[in-house]
Amino acid sequence: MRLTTKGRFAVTAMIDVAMHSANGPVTLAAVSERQRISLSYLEQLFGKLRRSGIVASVRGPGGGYHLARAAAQLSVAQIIIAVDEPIDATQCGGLENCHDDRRCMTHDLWAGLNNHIFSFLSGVTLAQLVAQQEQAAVRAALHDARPVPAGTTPCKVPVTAAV
Amino acid sequence: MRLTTKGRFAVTAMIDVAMHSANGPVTLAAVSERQRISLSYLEQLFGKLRRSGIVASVRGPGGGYHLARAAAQLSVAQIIIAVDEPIDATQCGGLENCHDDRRCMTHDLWAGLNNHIFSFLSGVTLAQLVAQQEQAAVRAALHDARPVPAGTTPCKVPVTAAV
DNA sequence: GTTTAGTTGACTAAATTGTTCGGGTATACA
DNA sequence: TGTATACCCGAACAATTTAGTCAACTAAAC
Repeated sequence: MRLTTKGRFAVTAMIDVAMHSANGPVTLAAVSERQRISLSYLEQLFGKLRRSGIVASVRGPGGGYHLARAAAQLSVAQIIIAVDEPIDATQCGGLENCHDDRRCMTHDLWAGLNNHIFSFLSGVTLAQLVAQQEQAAVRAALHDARPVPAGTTPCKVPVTAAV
Repeated sequence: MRLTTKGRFAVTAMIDVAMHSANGPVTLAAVSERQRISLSYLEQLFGKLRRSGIVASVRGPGGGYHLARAAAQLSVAQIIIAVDEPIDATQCGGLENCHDDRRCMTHDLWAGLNNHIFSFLSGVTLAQLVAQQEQAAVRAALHDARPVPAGTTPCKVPVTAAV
C-alpha cells in the first residue's frame, strides 16, 4: 500500500464522478476542468480503474465513465491499489537468499502495517467521502451567505503541520 | 502523510537501533550491514531523524546513534514525517485563486484522510514493533529447531496480493 | 458522415529514490 | 600527539516515478 499523490488524484476524480453521475456518464473532460487534473493523466488513471472493474465506460457522444458498483461498495483502498503499482517486495521477493532472519524483518513488519492501513482504507467508502463532501458544500454555501470574518480566507485548510 | 519505501527504510533502521542499543550507541555501519541499506542513505535519513529530535548521536570511537526518547514514546508517524518531505499543498497552497469551491475539495478530503492515517500511525509505537519483531525471532528459533515441512520456505511472507 | 468521447501508445520534463564519492569534524585511546 | 573511529555534509549520479503532452485510433449517437 503506497500512498502518493497519484492515488489522491484517483480518489478525487472518483468522488467527482460519483457526485456528477446522476444524469448519465461523466466525461473526463468535465472532471479535468472541475478538478484541474490534466485530461491525459485522467485517461491513464481511468484506464487502470476500468481494467480493475471500478468504473465502466460508455463510448460515443453522451458517453463517459460511471461507477461499476454502488459508491457504498467502493473503498478508497480499491481505488488506490488500482492506480498505484504494487510496491515490489524489493529484496527477498521469493527469489533467493532469505535465510538471514534479519532481512525478513522488513517484510514481516510492513506486511503487518500494510494490512492495518489497507483494512483501514478498505473501511472508507466512496459514498462516505461523497457525503462528507456534500456537507462541506452546504457549509460553504452557508458561509458565503454571511459576511466572511476578517482574517479568514475561504480555503484555509488546516494543513496540520504538513502531515 | 506520504507512505513510501523511504519511510519504511527509516522505520526499519529505527527498529534495528532500538533492538541493539542495549550496550551503547549503535553505529550506522552495523545497521547498514544488518539491514542491507546503503550507509550514505542511512546517514541522510538519520541526519533528519536527529534534527527532528528522534535520535541522538555520539561522535568518536564507540559512538553511534541511540533513541532520544523511550521506544514506547516514539511513533511510526513521527519517524515517517521526519524523513519524508512534507507533501506540498500542490494547487492552492495559500497562494491565490482558491475561490472556486471545487478546488478545495481535494484539500478538505485529504486533510481528513491524512488525519485518519496519521492518528493511526501515531498509535503504533516503536516499542510495539520491537516486541512484535522479537516474538518473530523466537518463533523463527523454534521453527529452526524442528524439521521444516516440505513445500514451505523459511521466509514465506504472506504478501497479501501486493497491498 | 460527422462529431463525440473513450482507447492506446509513445514521448517528455520534473521530481524522487537510492547510491557512490570525497571530503570534513569530534572524540576515545595509545 | 597521533590515529582510528564514527558522525557530519554536500555534490553528483542512474533509475524510477510522476504528471503531462501529442497523435492516432475505435465505437457510437445523431
